[in-house]
Amino acid sequence: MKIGKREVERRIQHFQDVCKDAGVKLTHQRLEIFREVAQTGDHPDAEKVFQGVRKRMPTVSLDTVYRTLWMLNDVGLIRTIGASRERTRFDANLSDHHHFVCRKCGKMIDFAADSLDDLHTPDVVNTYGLIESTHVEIRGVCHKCASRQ
Amino acid sequence: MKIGKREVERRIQHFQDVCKDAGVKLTHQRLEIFREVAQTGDHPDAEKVFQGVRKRMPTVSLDTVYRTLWMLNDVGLIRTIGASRERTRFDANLSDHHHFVCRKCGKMIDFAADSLDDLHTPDVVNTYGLIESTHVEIRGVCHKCASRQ
DNA sequence: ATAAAAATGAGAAATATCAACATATATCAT
DNA sequence: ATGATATATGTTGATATTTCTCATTTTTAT
Repeated sequence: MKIGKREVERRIQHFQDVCKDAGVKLTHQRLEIFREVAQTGDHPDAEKVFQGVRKRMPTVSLDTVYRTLWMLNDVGLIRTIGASRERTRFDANLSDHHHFVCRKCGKMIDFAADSLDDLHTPDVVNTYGLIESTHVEIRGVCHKCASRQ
Repeated sequence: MKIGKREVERRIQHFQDVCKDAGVKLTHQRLEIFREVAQTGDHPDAEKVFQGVRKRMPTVSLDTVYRTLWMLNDVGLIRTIGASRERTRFDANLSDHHHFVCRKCGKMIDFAADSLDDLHTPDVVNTYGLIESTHVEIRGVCHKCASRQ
């Protein structure tokens, strides 16, 4: 999936505004790294982003890609998929429960909610595979991180 | 959060049944590793599980912990939180969309679904932090992995 | 244009995860 | 219970991923 040119421009404009507000400097590297993520419909990992940016900016370093991606995550311009800044974690509780995840520190809190337990899954998902479980992930910033601003 | 003794026993019984069905051998190590995950309400990583099991079984190896956790995941006794068997991935699409994730290969498919876009979030979650987004993660086994049985 | 603050690149280091193989153990048929 | 067989374990080493340090460069505000 590729994102339309118009939409990419819109995202980049937004990116520039947010950088200014957050007081982070607008460098070539950051712009190109953000562009790379913004124009992809996929969910690239750092290495993939690095490869893409490198074509247009051969001197960029992998470390800058990492730093920039986490910075973009911190200011809320992109988000991570899955465990944030942590290693793989395991859970033996297979019954219905849901998660609140802090975007800053990765802290995860379980909660139960009957209203979220029996969601209607769209038919199209059945064409992807056999469904085993459904759960809701709520993302945001935990109080501790919010107050440490 | 600690899990009740009764519930842990129930999970272990289930573990033994599933191992038998799946034709995997029931070893001390596996039992202790499963017990460790089953009695924790947290979402431990492999290292954490290793530390816990080690207290009761000092000779266990970290690698066995890894192998066992993935085995337990493969037979569906536990699940991973977040990206399965992959590196951190990033997404610039902050608008509403949801994910189907294959438990075996980690493949992730985006889908849109109006019916899932405006879920009612329980009040308790507001006490955890500031909510920014909500999305649904549907887990299962993709067709490719299912047919490769 | 200049100074101050922040970002970058390069390479090294730390961390996490996985693989190979020789040895040990569980399971199953007897 | 016993022994054969397939599978699991521990050890060690390799690989992959992510972060750190610091000298240099770039951006931003003046």
